[in-house]
Amino acid sequence: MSRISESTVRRLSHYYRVLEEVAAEGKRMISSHLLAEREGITSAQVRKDLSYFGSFGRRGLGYNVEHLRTEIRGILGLDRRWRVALVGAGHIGSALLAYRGFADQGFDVVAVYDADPARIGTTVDGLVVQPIAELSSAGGYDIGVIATPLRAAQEVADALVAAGVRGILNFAPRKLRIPAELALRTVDMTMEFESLSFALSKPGGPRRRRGRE
Amino acid sequence: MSRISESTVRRLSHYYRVLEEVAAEGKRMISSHLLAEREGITSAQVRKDLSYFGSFGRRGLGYNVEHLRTEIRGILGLDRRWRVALVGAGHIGSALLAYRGFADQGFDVVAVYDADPARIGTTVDGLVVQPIAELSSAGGYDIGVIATPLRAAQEVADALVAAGVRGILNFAPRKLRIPAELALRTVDMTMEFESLSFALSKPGGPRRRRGRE
DNA sequence: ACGCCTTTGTGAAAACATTCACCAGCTCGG
DNA sequence: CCGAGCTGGTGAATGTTTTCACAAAGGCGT
Repeated sequence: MSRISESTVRRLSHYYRVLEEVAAEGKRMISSHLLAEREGITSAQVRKDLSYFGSFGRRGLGYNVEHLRTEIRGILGLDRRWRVALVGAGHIGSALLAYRGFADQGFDVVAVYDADPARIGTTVDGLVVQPIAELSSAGGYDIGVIATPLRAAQEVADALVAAGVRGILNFAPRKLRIPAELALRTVDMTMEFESLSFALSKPGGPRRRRGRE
Repeated sequence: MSRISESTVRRLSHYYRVLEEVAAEGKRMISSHLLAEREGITSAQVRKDLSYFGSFGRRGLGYNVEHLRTEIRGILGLDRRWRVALVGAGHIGSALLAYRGFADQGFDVVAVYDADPARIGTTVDGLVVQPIAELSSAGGYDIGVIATPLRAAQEVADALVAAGVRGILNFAPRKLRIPAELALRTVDMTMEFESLSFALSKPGGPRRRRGRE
């Protein structure tokens, strides 16, 4: 197994979601063609993506929904639970906490930190907000989520690294500097808006393209 | 000018952000190398991205910060204002409204809709929440933002299309079907978590790759 | 004016990702 | 058992994006 592209991983997430739907509909098998149709991609892409990890289908039949779901769950690492520390109990942080979908996928937010003295000690969604200085490796966190204002982001990232997280999900619109052995994903909503703005500004209007969408 | 890739547009957003910082620091000129350094990409990438739109630099000197900023603003369509309709006044919707950064870039949320009768008529960040049935082309919206629960997303998308928006920003983790002449961007936080999970599960730990990050 | 240093813009090459096209394996009906 | 009809896996071809590498252009000191 050489190197898996980020695009492939993102599509696996999508397949996983589709498989949940399909399972709920009571289907036992699904073909790469049907799986692709729901995503607006080609069936060859689906088969190629899956082939990086093994042979999960049966020729003439397609993929067993339950089996493929289990396989993808394993590939994505969703067959275990992840301890998540959330930093920033503002609007975005609260929204994340309130969304139960993450816990369903194995992501347990087990601690919340904030810099604002007014928020420390308050309870958000069952968790007591702690000062950022309390952040330490004692928490045993796998993943840190940065939902702070822009100016605090790098500092918080450093603190999370020091606390031993292995991955960071960053909602601040800034490039963070962290050691290469950590994983970093950034969700930049401003960028999404600007990407839309660009698409709408172009003469002739938007045309669907092949990138992530 | 052939076709601009989504990656290039996303990087332009980044450059724009960096230019703001650099301008605030009082610098007049910046080289592609310096611009690249802050993003963790190569200087050739920066020059190539910009070259799709023109020649904005001066050999031996680099780019004039103010000038390049103005150019990128024009390219991204940030030199005008966009009327945005927000659907869903829950956690994510409120978080978006509270974040003033969007208005700064020209995105004005001018109306809020929700399906929940309990929320209709309440005021969120100065806007009165209206029932989704009121959504119509009379609003003159350019962009619609979907911040509803998953199950309502497609229905809301249809309503936004009917109301004449030209672009949709979707926060629901589902593929939406909309006419090809509209632009669609999806922010799927579950996918970001899963992508992290995958990276952390791989034997040998994560290694920085060339994709988006 | 000249040489030296810096930096852009850009073809060409390399790396990477997607699609094509076809073989192989499976079911089903007869 | 055989043929028809699907469907997965995969090497090869195609398409796209990134990186390389270098000519051209500008500033500066002398």
